[in-house]
Amino acid sequence: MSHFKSLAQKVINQTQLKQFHAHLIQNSLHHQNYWVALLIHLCTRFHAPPPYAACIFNSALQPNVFVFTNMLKFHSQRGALSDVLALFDQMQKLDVKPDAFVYPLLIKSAGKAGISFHAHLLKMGLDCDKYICNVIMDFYGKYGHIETARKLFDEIPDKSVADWNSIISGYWNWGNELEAKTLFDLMPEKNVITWTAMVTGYSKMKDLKNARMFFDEMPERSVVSWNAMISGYAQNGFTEQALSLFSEMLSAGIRPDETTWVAVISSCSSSGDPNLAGSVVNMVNAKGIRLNSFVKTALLDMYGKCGNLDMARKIFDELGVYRNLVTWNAMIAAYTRAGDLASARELFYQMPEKNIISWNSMIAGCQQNGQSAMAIELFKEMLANKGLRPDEITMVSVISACGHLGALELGNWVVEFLTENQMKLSISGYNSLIYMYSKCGSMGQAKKIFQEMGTRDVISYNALITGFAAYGNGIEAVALLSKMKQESIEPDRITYIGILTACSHSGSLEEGRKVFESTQAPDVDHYACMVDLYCRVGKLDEAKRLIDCMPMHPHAGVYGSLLNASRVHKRIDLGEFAANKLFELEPENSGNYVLLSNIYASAGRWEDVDRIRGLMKKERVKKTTGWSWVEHAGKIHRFIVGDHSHELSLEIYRVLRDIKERMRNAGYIADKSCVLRDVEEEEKEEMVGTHSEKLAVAFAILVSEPGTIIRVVKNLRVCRDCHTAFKIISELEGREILVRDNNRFHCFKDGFCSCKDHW
DNA sequence: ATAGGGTTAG
Repeated sequence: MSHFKSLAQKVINQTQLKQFHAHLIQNSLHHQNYWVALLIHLCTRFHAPPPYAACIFNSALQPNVFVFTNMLKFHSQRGALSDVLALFDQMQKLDVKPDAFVYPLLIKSAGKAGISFHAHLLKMGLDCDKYICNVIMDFYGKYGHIETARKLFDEIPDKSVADWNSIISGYWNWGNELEAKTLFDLMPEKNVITWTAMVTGYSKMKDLKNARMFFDEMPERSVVSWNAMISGYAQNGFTEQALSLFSEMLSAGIRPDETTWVAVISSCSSSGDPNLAGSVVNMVNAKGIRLNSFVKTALLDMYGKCGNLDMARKIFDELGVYRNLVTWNAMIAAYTRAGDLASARELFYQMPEKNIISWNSMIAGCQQNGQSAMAIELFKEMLANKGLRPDEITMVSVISACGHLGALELGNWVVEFLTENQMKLSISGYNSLIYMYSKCGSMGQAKKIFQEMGTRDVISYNALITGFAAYGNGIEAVALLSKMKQESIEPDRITYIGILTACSHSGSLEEGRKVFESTQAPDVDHYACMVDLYCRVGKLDEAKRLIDCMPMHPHAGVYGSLLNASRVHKRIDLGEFAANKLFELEPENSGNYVLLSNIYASAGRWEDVDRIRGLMKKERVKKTTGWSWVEHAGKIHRFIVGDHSHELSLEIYRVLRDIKERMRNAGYIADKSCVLRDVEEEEKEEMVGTHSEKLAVAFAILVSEPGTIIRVVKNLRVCRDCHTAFKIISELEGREILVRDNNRFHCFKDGFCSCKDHW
């Protein structure tokens, strides 16, 4: 007997557990309740697979209350409520009387699923037991009503330290700092658990100062106390403090456990530093630490955040049945972060259950990878899925998706949804609204949200400034720059890009030059804005001079501005210079070849036009596909050049023919048919077909109410041809047409366009 | 036996 007992004590992992089990079978001891209970206890400690534990359980001939209790513990630790309840059922059927040891387990497991055993226990007269009473109170503090917990607490005649600790944790759970602190001060005797609960409580309130104060003042510390403080730092983004406290812990001679490693690993993940991650992995390997599923999931996440998808997936596959919801979510996030939406979606639809984080990861993942329409589809799918409510994080992604698509209708619906569901927004929520309205060209609404906000940050300002910049409203943008300085919010590089873009779009040379000179350490994008500004006001030689003295390598955007301006001002020399640079930097971009060829064409240099065309063929330049889209009745309708695939295609072309006819009648010369390119004309002039933005506008004319603003988004630059067409259409139709391209708005009204581009 | 620490989404 004592021989086996000492063997049992030496078991430290699953392999040794199996050896010990085999040893018992050899000696035919594996039917005895004592050993069965002990084996199940070891299964719990070493996270053995449930079928293995069940097999041990079933070898008991007549399981007694100890066997049942340990098996309940096993299932309870796994959080398998249905198994816990089934076992409790079996227990009653076999007439094994549950004792006071069983109930706390039941209450805890059921509590997580929101089931209360209180009534049942009252009936059994067990509510007087001090342990059961404590667990019931704890249950109410965690999952039910803290007031009920308090009532029970007040009725306890001689309160134990555990009772005090339960009620204090309960208050922290509900964020009631005041009551938690009051009870802490009233407590006659405190132990290490009380102090640790205070550290965790303050950490959860993001009050790391007080958390650390309690940590420093506690009379004794356990490994749990250290973990609480390190995790507190880790969860609030204080990576350095977490790691330095960890090394302090090591110097204090405290042995880190798995939870310590989870906190340390997650700290390194948020830093995203592969070197730091590597050194942690080395440490973990060197110490030969047993890795439970929490540690493995934390490692998975760390690899995902450092861009090592293969290692992340390897851990995911190895975890097998030990994967939980968090593991799945971490893996999905790793894929979306790497831009692999296909793999992310595959896992998303495979996972056994989803929570709000799963949905948010997927929705935000789509949005960040340019799949805004898919993000919105997923959001609708989520709403159809009863039982899960979106939260602010969901809404921020969806609102941003609306902004990206210019889907104002949908955006307004989302805002209504927020009010109806009484969802409170934080700064980032408001910021996403400003971004959305700015991207939809509703600067009035964007400004209104901005003004309604109690506190604003640099992102709020940037969103609004970028909006005004796209609109070409330099005055408002520059005014916001001084306003933010008044509010002592420090502008960042994005702010300056916005201001310079606004100056460029509004042609404010002097203002822009002043802003550029005041920019601290301007980077390549700031130079690009300034070059663009010189180009737009026609000072091409100054633009070239600025390019020549840039302290860094110019990117394609810089030469792009110059090339475009060279075409407008018919400067062959600068056009050739810019185009040659661009052919090196982005040889696949067809637009550059077309622009240069147009410059030659306008100068009548036809042999050069042919040369460029030949170059395009030789370089096998792909045509850049530009999409245009327009929102109608909650749907996004997409068009590509020469598109005939839309269900209303015939009517769309009829609208265009109709407009063309009216143009002729109104005396416009429909040269090259700026509204419609017929199939015959396409063939004749080697054209691909009618521009996508014209199709989108025609669709909008067809389906929307007369007099309403037409909003179209184009993912490339709006060309001169369309520009002319939309001016005329706005006059003929008596409608406002708002086209958003790459980075700016063209607002057509009564035959004019708001933007000051020269063509 | 009851009370304290853990991984995921913006």
